[in-house]
Amino acid sequence: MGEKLMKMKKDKTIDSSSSSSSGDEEPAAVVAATASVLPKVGDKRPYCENDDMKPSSLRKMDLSSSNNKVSARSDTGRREAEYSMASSSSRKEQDDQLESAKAEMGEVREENQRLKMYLNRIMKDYQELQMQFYDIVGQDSKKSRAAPNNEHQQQVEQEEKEEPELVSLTLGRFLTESKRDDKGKASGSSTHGKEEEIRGNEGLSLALDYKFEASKSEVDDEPLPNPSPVNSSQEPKEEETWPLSKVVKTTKSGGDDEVLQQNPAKKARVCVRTRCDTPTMNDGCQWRKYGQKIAKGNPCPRAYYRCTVAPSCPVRKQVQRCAEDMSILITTYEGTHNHPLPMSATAMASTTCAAASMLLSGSTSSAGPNVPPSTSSHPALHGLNVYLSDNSKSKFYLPNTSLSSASSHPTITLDLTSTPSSSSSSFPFNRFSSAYPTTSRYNTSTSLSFGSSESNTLSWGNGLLTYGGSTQQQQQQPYMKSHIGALNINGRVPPSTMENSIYQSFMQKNHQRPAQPPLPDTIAAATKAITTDPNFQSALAAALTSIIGAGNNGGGGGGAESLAQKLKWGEQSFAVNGNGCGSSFFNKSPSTGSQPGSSIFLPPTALPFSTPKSASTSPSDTGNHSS
DNA sequence: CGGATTTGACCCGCGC
DNA sequence: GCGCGGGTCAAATCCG
Repeated sequence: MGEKLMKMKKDKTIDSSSSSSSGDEEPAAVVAATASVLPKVGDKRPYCENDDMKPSSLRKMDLSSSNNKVSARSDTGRREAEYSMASSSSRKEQDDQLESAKAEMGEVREENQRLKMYLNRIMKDYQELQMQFYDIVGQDSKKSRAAPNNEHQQQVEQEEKEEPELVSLTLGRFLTESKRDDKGKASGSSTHGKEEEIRGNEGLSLALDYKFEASKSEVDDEPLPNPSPVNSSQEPKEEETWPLSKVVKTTKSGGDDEVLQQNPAKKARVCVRTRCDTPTMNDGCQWRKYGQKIAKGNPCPRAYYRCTVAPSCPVRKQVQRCAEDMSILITTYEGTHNHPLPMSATAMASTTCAAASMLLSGSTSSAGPNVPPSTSSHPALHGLNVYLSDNSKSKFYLPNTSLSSASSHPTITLDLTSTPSSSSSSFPFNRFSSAYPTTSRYNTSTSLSFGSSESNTLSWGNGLLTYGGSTQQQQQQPYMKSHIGALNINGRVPPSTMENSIYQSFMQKNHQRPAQPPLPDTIAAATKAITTDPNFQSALAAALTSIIGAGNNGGGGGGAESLAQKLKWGEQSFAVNGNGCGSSFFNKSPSTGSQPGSSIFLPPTALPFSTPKSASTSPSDTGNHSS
């Protein structure tokens, strides 16, 4: 099917775009990579699927028939004349059809070319913007460097050079500043200045971490602790962030010891609160339960799971029902997958990864003492209630995060159980959110086929990465709504999706099509966001990340080829890290090109949240209900 | 029968 | 040092 799809895509790249101006009535349309979706799309777009198929089939017929004629003609001239006279009318008709088919194909090709051009321009624009942004950030960081260690400086600079596109880095940097100031005042020494510098790049740490994982895991298959830096130069940072001497002790020594891996530093944890009827949240990963305990203060037992996708994967999660509201499932993730993730697991991985990066970067704290954590502007978490609960130092500890009360782990909580904060209104694409009723958002009883072939759209709504195939689905899972359809790897760009997408903004901005009335507000907002809001880049990063995944999923053939090539540089990090962290998307500069080791597939397939049907994931957690 | 789950024991960190 | 609680281990058990 994939091949078939790729074939189709090649031809369809065009028609999807050509029709993009006429199909606004199909909101969530689907980008996708699946044949099952295509007919649906085609139905609504007369110029697409069905009509598009016509020409080729017609041509086939015509060609065969004309061949016959040729052979007939070669028999005898008389016969030929006879034949010609007898079938002249039908032949003419067929010729006409052939001509029209050819013409149509030509148009399609042109359209294809145009689309490719658009895509190229978009990519160029995006890269330029990133470069500009990075220049600014780079200058800023250089200024802020106080007597740095040469070695360190070199390393940091090198890292910056190598990863000029690191969105999360800049994010963290920006958002960490106030925190850094505090720390700088507290410490004051040059040594701390250095650490400060590192801290300044904390936003980076995640991606750097990934990068290291990428290279490292190629050498050995060691499990690597999550968002916490692997790079030894970054460890002091962690130590400073969470002054736990023992932690550093364990993480520093070579790392060839499994125990060290299993006993990593007080790693950042990402706690996800969702309303979920199922024992565990379906995050796409495979988990093995290795323990269960009654935690103090909660009658519901806490279950401990270990990732079993790879034997050495250090990732663990804890699952527990909320004491106050049993319908709320609290899932706490710890660690980073050191293996390629199943496609279905990337969504949650992206979200948690972004959260972890935010936590590590201290962006939440940077909001200021008067700003509630929920207003965090981290794009990946935008619209979520985010609680930072590092007990040791967090300014924003919120007691309502039940899991974090006794933990010395810095924990960030993504509260997906409440309405996204109004602050999301500032998000350039937040207009999506209004399209989805909040009343049905947690209807988990309706099983969503996020892993199915139909769910190939991903986009940003409320800043949350979402996978979903149809409007209905997205209505049911509004906390993960997005329409990645925008940048459709398949080359099929559902109109409405286009309009709602990030890329749509780009498209509109750069190449307004006459047939597609631009939305000035949207364009303005998008443009403004692109040029002024660094957060946007992270959002874009995550979106693109997911898009790439979609592309990989679909096989990335045909019309998607150019895109796949252009985006290829983002694959490696996913392939190795598997965590699907949006920030890692920018670990590779476009120039690095394809990495031989890339093997992933980061397709938006599954939504993390309860999908009982979904096979892969967490085994039934009977204990959670047995309280 | 093999893999997953259960569950009591054990280890470790932390606070007193 | 002791107790408490969180987290993990591993033998026993369950299940397909």
